Amino acid sequence: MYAIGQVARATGIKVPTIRFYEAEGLLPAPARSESGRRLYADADVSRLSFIRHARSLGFELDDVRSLLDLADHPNRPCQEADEIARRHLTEVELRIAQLKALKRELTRVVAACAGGAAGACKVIETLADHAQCQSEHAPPVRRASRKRSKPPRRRV
Amino acid sequence: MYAIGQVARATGIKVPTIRFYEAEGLLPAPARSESGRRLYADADVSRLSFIRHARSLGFELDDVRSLLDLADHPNRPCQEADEIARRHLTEVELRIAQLKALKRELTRVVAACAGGAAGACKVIETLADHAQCQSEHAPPVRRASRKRSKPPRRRV
DNA sequence: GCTACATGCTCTAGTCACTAGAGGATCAAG
DNA sequence: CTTGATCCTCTAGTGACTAGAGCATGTAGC
Repeated sequence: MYAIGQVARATGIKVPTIRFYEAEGLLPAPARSESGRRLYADADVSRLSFIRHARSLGFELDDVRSLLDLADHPNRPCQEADEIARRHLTEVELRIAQLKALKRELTRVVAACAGGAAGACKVIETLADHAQCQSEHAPPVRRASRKRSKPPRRRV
Repeated sequence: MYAIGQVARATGIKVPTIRFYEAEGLLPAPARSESGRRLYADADVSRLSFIRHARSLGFELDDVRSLLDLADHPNRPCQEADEIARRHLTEVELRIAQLKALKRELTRVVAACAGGAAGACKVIETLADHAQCQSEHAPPVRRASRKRSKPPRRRV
């Protein structure tokens, strides 16, 4: 059995984040020592590694939740996992395309700067006049609002 | 003079967002009608368009603040604007590179799915075992924490 | 046993850039 | 005079954590 700090070092997930995942219901509440400290088993470490890996691939916590659920039920068809991954891939591709458009526009803006006073600055000027843009650029990162209910944080 | 709804339609910025920008100090507090409604001048509309354009190029509000400040002082050297834009461009390029690595890994994961049960699912399996990855992938979007003080919201 | 210091606990609040909604006042058109 | 749109302020919610307060417990060296 490992203390939370050991698990944090083993998985690369910070201590408060591990507690956060527990509160979110991604990780079962672990055993406790007599004094109330969390005690983790190897399965918990594996589960946290899974979460970290999925997060590092950019999956949102709701997706991670679903993927964990599938990993917990090996008999279920893996279609859902496949769909989640494909959908995510599509989003990543879209985001890349948006950022490339953004990069083109920014490159143009930056290249136009001759280094004079702000009054004659092409950067400022371009921002003031959208009509100068060659293309529509990408909106800022905006996450879709989640309507999905998530389990209320347990405060026990 | 325009009502806030007219300005919203003219700029494409939603009404609550305009009020939010005012509270953030990006937009000066406008004149008010006798009944207390906001009344905007053409300069306000231009300023909001500037903000929207900068935001659509992915600049953060603190950057927008600085850029507006420069636009307000045309004598100042435009070096700062140039630096902000270049820094932002670098960040965008980095993000693109990260997302491309992510896309490669996700494509590999998705291609491996043969459509069986979750227990044999390559998607799940890959997530459980980071060692299967060909490369390190991108971390999720994480904004740098801002230490910069921002003017307190005025509640007048 | 004593003293540091690390580590653990819970809880609250902050991040960013908005968005949603409550609960009420005012305006313009018919 | 009514209806519906628009406006006002204020609070709270979003995602995925992070920071910190204030306190309890564990461990290593003396």
